[in-house]
Amino acid sequence: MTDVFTALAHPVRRAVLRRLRAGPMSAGDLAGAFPVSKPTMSRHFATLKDAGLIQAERAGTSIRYRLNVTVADEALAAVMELLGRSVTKEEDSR
Amino acid sequence: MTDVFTALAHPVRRAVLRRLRAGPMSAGDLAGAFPVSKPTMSRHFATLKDAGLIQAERAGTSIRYRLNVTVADEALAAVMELLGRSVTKEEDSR
DNA sequence: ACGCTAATTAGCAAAATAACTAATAATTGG
DNA sequence: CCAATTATTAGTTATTTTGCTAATTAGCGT
Repeated sequence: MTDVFTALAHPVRRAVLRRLRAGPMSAGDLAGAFPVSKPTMSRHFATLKDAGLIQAERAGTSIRYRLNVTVADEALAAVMELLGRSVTKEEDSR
Repeated sequence: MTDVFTALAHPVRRAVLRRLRAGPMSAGDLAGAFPVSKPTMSRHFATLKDAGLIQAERAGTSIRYRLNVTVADEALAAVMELLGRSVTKEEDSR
């Protein structure tokens, strides 16, 4: 189980998360958007998945990744607490 | 300029930030709170300082570190945006 | 200036991370 | 079943990170 913070430490992985905010995306399409090899991207996906930040789902021959909103929420809460903000559970986004 | 996310990736550095939320603290006292050598702690401080997350101020023979609230805010905003929250500038902590 | 305390920098070894190419698994279509 | 496509795992290499001990710098009090 990779640490969420470790997963957030790499710029490519953060960019993947930003892409996935717009909706699920296949591993191939996602990989095509970055100037690194597919195996390298595959490992980045594994790190993100291991941290629980994304979820994988097979769709035919390809695999779709989606942002795991639950863990993303927890990660955000962790950072807020770390940096000294109170985490108000209600009226989240306003 | 070390990346803020890189600085957040190590558990000891995160613990240092949590401690500093309570107020400034000397390098020595801070180092004494963790089971690693002082030189190692000194490097962690340098990483945090390099990322702009903490500030150093000499106080006689010792050095006091304090949380840099400004950058901490920016870091939090970055994470919020990364994970898909809108960053509302007003009514910050409520 | 000298000694004492506090902290950092130097220098080194071990471990983790990131990247590549080549090889392997999974699935669909003919 | 075979071939094509998609993605991952294997295996290797280079770089970065972490942590130690030893040495150095900085300030204070005498």
